[in-house]
Amino acid sequence: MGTTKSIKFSESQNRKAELFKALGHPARIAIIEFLINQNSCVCGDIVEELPLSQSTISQHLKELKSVGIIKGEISGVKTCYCIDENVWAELDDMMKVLMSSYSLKNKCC
Amino acid sequence: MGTTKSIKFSESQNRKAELFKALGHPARIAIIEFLINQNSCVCGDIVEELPLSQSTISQHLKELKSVGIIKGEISGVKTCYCIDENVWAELDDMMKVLMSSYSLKNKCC
DNA sequence: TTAATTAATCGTAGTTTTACGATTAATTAA
DNA sequence: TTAATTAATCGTAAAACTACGATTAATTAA
Repeated sequence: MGTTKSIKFSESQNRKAELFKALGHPARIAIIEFLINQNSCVCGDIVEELPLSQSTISQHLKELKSVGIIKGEISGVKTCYCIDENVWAELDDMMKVLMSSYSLKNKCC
Repeated sequence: MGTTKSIKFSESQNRKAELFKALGHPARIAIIEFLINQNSCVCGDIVEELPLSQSTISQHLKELKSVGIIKGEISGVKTCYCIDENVWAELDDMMKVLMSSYSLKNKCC
């Protein structure tokens, strides 16, 4: 009600949300798991594997790339996608901090 | 085209995506951080703290609750929200498994 | 009882997401 | 050069998300 709120969303909160959001779709989880578990990082192989069209998968790849979780490298007529180790480490750290900041003493119901 | 794809999104992939998606908004990150860092779990205090209307925050709380991350308990005229320790543990475990399944040997670009 | 407080829900407008087929651009092969 | 392959982009329809004010329901206080 017209009262000035004491916080705005911080950069850190926005970054966390952005990373989580990028992971918030089963197709993108499937892409990440594919990149981790398969030997391939070729775009066409991902398209082959997932039950979605090429253009849709391309869109999902773009979204993962835009937040930095994966990076792509054109190699001839094909494109290779890999997890970005630095952003992966950022995500790992972010989760560790978030997870460990909760303790059962916060529990009130 | 018309080829049967070899995987569908698994339950596990859908659950991961659902949890990440719920965390994929700065307001919901702010809510979680509030519940962790403040002594309060009262709905009204969250509304007081965030730069969004009461109805919008109620919507965000509902979304976090629907995937199980938080739980609510009505106490008189107020409602108390807390992180659900079991789902928090599920999330923690999920992240540990996902994070550790990646190693630099996956790196190809 | 009546009034006040709290939070959920309703209705809705505007935006974003997701999906697809079609097209385009770039590279490689014939 | 021409044809084939690969993946990005365009255009678009349908669905989901986000935000808000208004209303409702439930409880507590007067």
